Amino acid sequence: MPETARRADRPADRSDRLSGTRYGNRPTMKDVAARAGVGLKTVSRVVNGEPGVTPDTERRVQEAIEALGFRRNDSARVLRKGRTASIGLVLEDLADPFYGPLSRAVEEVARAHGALLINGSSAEDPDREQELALALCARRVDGLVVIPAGDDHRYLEPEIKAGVATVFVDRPAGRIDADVVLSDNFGGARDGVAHLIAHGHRRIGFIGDMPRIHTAAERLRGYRAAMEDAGIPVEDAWMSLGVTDPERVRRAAEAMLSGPEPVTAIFTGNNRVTVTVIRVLAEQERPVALVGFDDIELADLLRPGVTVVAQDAAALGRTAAERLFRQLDGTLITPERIELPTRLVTRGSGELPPAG
Amino acid sequence: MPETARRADRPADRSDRLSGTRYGNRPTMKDVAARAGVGLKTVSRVVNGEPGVTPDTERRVQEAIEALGFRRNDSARVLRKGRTASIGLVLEDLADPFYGPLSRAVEEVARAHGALLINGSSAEDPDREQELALALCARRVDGLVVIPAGDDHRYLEPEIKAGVATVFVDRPAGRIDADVVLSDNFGGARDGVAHLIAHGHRRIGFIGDMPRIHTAAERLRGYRAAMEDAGIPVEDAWMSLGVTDPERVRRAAEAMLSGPEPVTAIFTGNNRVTVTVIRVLAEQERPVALVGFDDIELADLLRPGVTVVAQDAAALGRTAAERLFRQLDGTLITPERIELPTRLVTRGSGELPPAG
DNA sequence: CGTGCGTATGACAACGTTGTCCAGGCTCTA
DNA sequence: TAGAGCCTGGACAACGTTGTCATACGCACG
Repeated sequence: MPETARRADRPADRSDRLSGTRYGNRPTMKDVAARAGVGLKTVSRVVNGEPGVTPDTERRVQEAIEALGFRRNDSARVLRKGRTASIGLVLEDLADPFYGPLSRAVEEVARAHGALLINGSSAEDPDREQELALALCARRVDGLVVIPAGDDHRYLEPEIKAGVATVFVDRPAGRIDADVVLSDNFGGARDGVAHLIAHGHRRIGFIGDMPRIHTAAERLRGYRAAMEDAGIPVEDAWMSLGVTDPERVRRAAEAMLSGPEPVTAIFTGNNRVTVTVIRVLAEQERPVALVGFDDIELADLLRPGVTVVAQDAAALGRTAAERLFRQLDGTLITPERIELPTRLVTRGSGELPPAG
Repeated sequence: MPETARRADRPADRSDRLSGTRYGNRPTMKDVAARAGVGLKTVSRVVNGEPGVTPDTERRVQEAIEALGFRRNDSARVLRKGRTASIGLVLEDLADPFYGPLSRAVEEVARAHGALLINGSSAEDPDREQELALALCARRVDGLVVIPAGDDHRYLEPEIKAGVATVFVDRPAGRIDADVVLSDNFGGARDGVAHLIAHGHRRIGFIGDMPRIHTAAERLRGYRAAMEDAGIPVEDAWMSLGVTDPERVRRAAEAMLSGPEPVTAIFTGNNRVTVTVIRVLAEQERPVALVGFDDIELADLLRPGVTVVAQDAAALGRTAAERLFRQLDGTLITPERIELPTRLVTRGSGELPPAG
């Protein structure tokens, strides 16, 4: 028999299969076993480095593996073993620079635990977040790191009960009890605004996202707290909420800066808003102070440098991932809420005195 | 009650599930079938929306699914069907802002095709790239988008032969024939340098990565070509290759800018280098022109604005992913090399006249 | 020489899903 | 009313791997 039959079984119905959707007929352990003249289980032992195989047998098996280009099918393995050694990451937008380091940190930890990372973006859409998270669960990821877009995560209850480790990052989970890793949004914003007040500002604007987003609400709360601590009543005209697209941020900023009593400083609620406001301020004649939440690249090179309340995105990701694996170890049981501190980075824009 | 079979055919173990935190013991179609009082295959039909199920039966099945919190096990499905509806992305560094949009674009296309994206970073390490790519193949991803770190990809030959669709992005594959999507690194760099020459510069520095990296080599080639076209002999002191960490880039730039005949302009080979050089130039007394490869955020807000040769990262990712799925469709057969054009974005720094 | 023991190997049954195929029960027509 | 067709629904065998258990062998010992 010169023809080394790929699969001795029934070659006929394999090639006749109408749905040509199979992987291009890959060799299996059975094929390797046949070629090496050993049993199926022996191949499995060699592939997994289990003991109890003669060096000579092992060599024959290795040769067969090499010759056939065999690669273990992890789907079958997962089915049999129950664990996938992969974790899922549901994030909001891969292109947002804030999530790059976070995502990378999660991957780093996953890798250290021998796990792969499967991820996808929710694009800030709660339905899509759910769809994605459940798809990952259907893949039987061992755990899930979620940056929530929605505010109701009860849909994950059966999964968590079934043993899927789950950690929420950046924003808390909605209506379920779960591990959460956050930045100290409230404290960070309060400190940032207090910094402006300390430099003599009283009329301070706030531009941020919709308060239904937890981080946005917390930062707004921090703003209010700082103002109240200083005994400054906040006027409605100083606040713009739920505005993130550049054009509307621009209009909001310009509105605050015009009129008889314009603000002398602005606190921005996230990196995208900050960038737009920088553009607006660059066009203003008199200097306006600025403190932004989230660090932005090159902030130190602008004139003036941009003072920010910086989050440690990598630490968020790392902490979350580590908690995830501790859940999987069984080391962790009680859900906790962890808040990581923020850091005020002064670069000039936040230290400008009030003008006008 | 003695511990008998883990999963009795009775729906009795439902209560067990509710009370105890049984690990990884999820309900299966069999459980759903038992609870709904129907056959296994009927559940499968309902779950997959196949026709041939009475509305009444369907309702019963749905109720059982709901009650048990059943979620189809895609590992088993994959094993049976042969396709995983997932693709792998091997990139270099998730935290590099250049890869954010690229990665996002790939995910977008994957999503449009109903596929999940599994990814990981090679951290510029060829061994890690291989390890990662093969791990993804073991997961039986349908296809692979690879941003190469190494320059020998023969290890993927068995996989490609077995039907794993493969596309390389940003850098070409090494020693195998495969689809490649690149930016026009040569042309872009040549145009960028020519732009500086057109503004009167003759002593132009080049700071880039190691020439063993394809993109770096091409950009260097573009630099040389532009100089040669203008009849300017390049001096060794003008070139710094293989330098990317900030400290050494800084020293390289400072070296070029000192001495009796300093360069009057610098062309930088990638975004990380550009950022560092901007910092150095900000400290210089006389203005030095700068054109950088890769766009950087806020480049327009600096004084002067930074002129760059911009790549369309999203287009790279999109094109690659689309080719991947066309390979999977069977629409594509012959490997091709696609080069996407770059775009010179003038913002000021590249239009400075020579000083000194 | 029989017994016991340890070691290498293989047979076989899961894992949870889907494709195939067949069995009833129904409707429709001649 | 019988036969032909349709619609439902279910039994069963894969898919490729790993855990369990049995076998065959070599060897030392009584």
